Amino acid sequence: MPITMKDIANEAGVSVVTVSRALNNKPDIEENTKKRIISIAEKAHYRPNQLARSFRTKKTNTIGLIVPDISNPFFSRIAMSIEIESYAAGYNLVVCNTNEDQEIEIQSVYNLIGRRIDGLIIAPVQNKSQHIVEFIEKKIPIVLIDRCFDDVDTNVVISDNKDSAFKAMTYLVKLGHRRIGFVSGRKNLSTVRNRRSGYLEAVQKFHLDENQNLIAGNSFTFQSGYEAGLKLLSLPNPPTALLISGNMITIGVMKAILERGLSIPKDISLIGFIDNYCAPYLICPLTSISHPLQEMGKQAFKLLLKNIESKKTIPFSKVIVETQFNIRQSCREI
Amino acid sequence: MPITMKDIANEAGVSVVTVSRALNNKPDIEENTKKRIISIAEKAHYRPNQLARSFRTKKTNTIGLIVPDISNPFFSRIAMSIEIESYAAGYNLVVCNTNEDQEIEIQSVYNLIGRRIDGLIIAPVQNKSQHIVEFIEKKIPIVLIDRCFDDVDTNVVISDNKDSAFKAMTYLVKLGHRRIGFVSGRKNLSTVRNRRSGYLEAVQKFHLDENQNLIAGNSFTFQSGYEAGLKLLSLPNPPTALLISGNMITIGVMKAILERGLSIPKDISLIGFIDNYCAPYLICPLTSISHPLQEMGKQAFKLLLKNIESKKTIPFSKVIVETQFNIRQSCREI
DNA sequence: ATAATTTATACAAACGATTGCGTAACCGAT
DNA sequence: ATCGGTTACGCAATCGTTTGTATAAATTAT
Repeated sequence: MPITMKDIANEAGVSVVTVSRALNNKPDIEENTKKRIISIAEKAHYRPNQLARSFRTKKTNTIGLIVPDISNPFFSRIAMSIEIESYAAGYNLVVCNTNEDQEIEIQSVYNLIGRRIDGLIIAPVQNKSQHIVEFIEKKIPIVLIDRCFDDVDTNVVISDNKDSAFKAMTYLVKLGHRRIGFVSGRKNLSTVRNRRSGYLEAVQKFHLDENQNLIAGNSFTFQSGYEAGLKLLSLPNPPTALLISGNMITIGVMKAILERGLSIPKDISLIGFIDNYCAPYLICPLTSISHPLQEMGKQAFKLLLKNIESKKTIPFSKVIVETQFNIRQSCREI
Repeated sequence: MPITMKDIANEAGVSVVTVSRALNNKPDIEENTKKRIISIAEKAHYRPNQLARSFRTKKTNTIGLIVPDISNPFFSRIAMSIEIESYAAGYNLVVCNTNEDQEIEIQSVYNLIGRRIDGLIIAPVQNKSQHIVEFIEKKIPIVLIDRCFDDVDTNVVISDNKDSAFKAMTYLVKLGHRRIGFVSGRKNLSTVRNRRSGYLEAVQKFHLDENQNLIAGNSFTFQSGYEAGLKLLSLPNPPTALLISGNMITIGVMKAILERGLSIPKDISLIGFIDNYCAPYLICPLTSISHPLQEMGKQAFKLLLKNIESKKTIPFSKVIVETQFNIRQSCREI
């Protein structure tokens, strides 16, 4: 059995209250007593039972992080940033991986509520939002990251997906491309919807080739990118350029292109929404749209902490971070 | 204030004990009472206070995961695997990022002890081991992953670093290379020591060029790989091939090579210990040694769970997983 | 009909910390 | 010598749940 305050108290010949005072820098205790108790506690490798403490104080100093895929560099770098911030602030991080599965997300949210986390940062799956609403109603601080709901008002840290997609399209149009494909991630995500909307706006504005078949894909997996790539390349009149909405799928598309014996950017130009330290070192260094991931994590945690520490509920914030457009070598003039 | 069992009990006109029985599928309760209570609890969105429960039962259903860098694909994929396994087994995962900082690791371990986690999986920084020993002495289940101590006996899941390095060297030697450089990660890590030892064994056995300057680098960062690459390339008699001991540093070395205007494998051959889904799609598809990361995470968790669930302490296990040697295009015959 | 057994429930203690309140001992001032 | 104030501590309640034991009611056996 672990050592408790009682053990320390017995050893020191004082009450547990005095031990508590000594260990928590509370007033009403003599300096010598305090030193003696601290010394005894250290010698005994006493580790305060945080469960008991949290239970009593109703403060766990733990926050939850729910993401779809912690192995995706996009989320793992956000996670790292959040972990670093939270460590510095004295918080622990419980990480849940949903694998884009709505049921797992719901269970995770309920589970974290049960664990009485002080706050939650979540990149939601975005089929249902009822569990998120319940969270908000319980007045537990929450910050949505990367993905947000149209119909749920709360704190969010997102990026300018629509603008960045539009800018990327403008760049391609300037290079002379008129038939541009869009490789989509899962369609009901706010990020994907916004990128698609930027894509479509450009198609309209620049009077580009408009064709439902130029849009492919509905998931963020490598395999899905590969299949979408094959589909687009097999079109009777294939696109001369692609805008690709995600990390893994970009590499999947590359696989398809290489398998067909085509080369980038000679046969097809590519712009990817990709956050990976390898992007500049790929077969063809990729022109890409990347996110300030560290910044996003930092902002999300700061916002969450502000909400946790505030006594009264504060108005929701919406933080929009700017993506970066990195011109490399995967787009050519035609 | 959250709803408690007491609230449910009042509503149902029973005692909290009966509520507890109903909600935990315990015997000694009438079917109708049970259904009534469950229905009331659901309607009220009752979420059992896990703190109170854990506090009482001394079981948190939480495990700790301490890694140096959660944004490194090597660890993020292990983390994902562990998270998936632990979710399936009803456990939560508290993730701590040490950034290879020994002090942070020590504080994290003490913190997790305080939180009364049921077990710990850790890829240690490996300067000190005293805190790990304290953990083991407290008889809390622990599994070291990827990195192990010579002088601390406990559960480990590691890979065959020495053999795989030796095999890679053999491959290079067969291609005719005699002057092979080794780009090292941090030297006091068991993984790096073992890879280096495989490297040196090959140097001895095949009577290769032996020169202290052929070994460079002492950290896992991109920057460190870049600098080590520059250093090796600047040698009066530079190596014709490199064995690179890590994810980020491999890309760092590539940057150095490209910056010098050299090409792979024409001017220099490369084999990297790299776990990244991009490896096949790099400027030169990399011949690499990769780890069965999912398997490692799975094995680590299974081992941990076995220890957690066992009533008596069980003997320590040592799991050695096999790395994979992926021949691609970054090595040429000379 | 009575005793023995089973069933369904409640009571109360316990887990380990924190916190409001009470108090003995000591202090200096009158 | 008495008083008011301060200092340094302890007492006891409390947080929400689980669990061993007690008990009233219902059922079965004799």
